[in-house]
Amino acid sequence: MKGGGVAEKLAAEKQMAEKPTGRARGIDRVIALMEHLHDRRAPTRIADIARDTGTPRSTMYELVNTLVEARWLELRDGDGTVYFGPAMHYYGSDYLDSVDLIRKARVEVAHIAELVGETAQFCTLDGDKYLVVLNEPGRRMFRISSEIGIKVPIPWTASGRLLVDHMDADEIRRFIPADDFLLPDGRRIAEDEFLEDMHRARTQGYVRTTALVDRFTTCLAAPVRDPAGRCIATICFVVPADTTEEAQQVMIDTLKASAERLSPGR
Amino acid sequence: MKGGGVAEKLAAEKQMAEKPTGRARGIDRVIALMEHLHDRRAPTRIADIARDTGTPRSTMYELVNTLVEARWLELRDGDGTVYFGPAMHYYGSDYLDSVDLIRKARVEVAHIAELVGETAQFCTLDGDKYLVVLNEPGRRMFRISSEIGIKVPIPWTASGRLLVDHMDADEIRRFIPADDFLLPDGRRIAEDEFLEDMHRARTQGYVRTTALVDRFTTCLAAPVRDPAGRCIATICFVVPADTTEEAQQVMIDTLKASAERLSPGR
DNA sequence: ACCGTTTGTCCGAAATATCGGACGTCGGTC
DNA sequence: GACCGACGTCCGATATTTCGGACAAACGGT
Repeated sequence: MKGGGVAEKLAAEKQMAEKPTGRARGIDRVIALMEHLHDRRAPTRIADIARDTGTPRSTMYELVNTLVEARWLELRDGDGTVYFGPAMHYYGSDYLDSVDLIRKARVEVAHIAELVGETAQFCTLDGDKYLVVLNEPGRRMFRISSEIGIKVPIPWTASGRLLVDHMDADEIRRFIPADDFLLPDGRRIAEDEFLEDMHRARTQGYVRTTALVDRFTTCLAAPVRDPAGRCIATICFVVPADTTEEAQQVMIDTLKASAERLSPGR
Repeated sequence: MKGGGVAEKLAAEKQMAEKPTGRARGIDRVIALMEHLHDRRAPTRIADIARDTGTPRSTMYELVNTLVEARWLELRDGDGTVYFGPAMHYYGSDYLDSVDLIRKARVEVAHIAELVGETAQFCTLDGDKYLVVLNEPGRRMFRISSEIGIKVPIPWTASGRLLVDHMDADEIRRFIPADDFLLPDGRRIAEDEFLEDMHRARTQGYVRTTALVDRFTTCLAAPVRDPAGRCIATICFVVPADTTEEAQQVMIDTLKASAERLSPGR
């Protein structure tokens, strides 16, 4: 995977920008380490992490030992790789339970995923990127690995069209980086097409996209709105593109009902 | 809450044991901070965390700022309290997805919780304590807060009777601290009673306990076994004690089927 | 069996992160 | 309006942690 190269470059830049000297605090090293594991999304050898984050090898070994002891990390497979440990799960669960909307969304997402049997998600914005917060795989396990916490350009997603629907054309142009309209396969999404999607979505109360980031996938999304009517999150299904129109209509109704229940102050 | 006093004492002891001097690495301070938040399980003021973990105030402010920037922590309520941030959720999800058994268990737990409408859990041992790894609240939201990652004495739980069922009486006496047979309300569980529960559980393939840690709660649990037949985890329901015997039988069958599907190598 | 590569540990030096304490603010109380 | 306690920031000194490099062991390809 060539992603490592990008991460490496970024880490090097960051290091340059923040600290002219190579020396850094342990805690900053640890943060870089965890972010790197999250980007790679796979057990990784300690020496590789050290290289890719620009951390001295001896320092990385020292830190990893400390973190393994605290169960923040786990040694995997006996082949010298490390990955996240159970403590992260405990702390993450505490976070989920502490945020009212997310706690409610968990119930909804689990419910509709089970009901319909397809993968359901709960998504928000993080800065100018789209983010999956909750992911409940459907029965068919259509997409295997979760993409929780991975930032994605807004135009690549159905939900993105809802999450910015309080902005006018100008605001959106300023808000979304121009490059984000470029799909992974090289196609470019026309801005007025995006705006049109957005307006239709607002009147219809849901949005559907097909073959956007993935040729065989359709996304259906409904908006969770705050009392002022602003879309603060979405709940959505990720389904095969050849799903019947009838089935999709059922899903849309399901999503609308769930989104309504999640919208605060109603 | 008097829990703070205990935590404080423990932190002080740990500090004494490890470092005669008050000085410590940032990473160790951070670990103590996160563990403290997990124990308290509530947004906490920075000064309180500093006091309870034995960390100098100025150091704690410095660290919290760093962690907030990394989204490991979040400032809450505008009243100067901090709690876990979204990054913990992302890393925790990566952990769940990386462990085969847990990934499968998530599907099962979600499925049976939805099917039956009651709270379902997936549990293991951590050292000589019982631990809830997954918790899916049922429709009635019987118990509100999750107890994920909280260690509980083995004898207090239904699952505990399964998780040690490969040991003989002597091994168990050595393994489980004597104090752990003392329930929160002061009653003591007789050892032979515990052993009897355990044997009955093994022949029946499930275990039921009522009013153990909580007067109005019944727990139903079934064992997940490795190819050697050893119980490596349990899947269970937490239900009101007045649930009809008929309904409980349905749940037991559900649990057994799920546990069987989760047992590796079949 | 040989040799180049990688892994994990250890050590001393010195750059620096932690610490203690002082300081200004803010809010509530008498 | 004066007092008190808590909050958050800032600063200089020094105890400590990071870092680089050396080393032995394990690995793996030829």
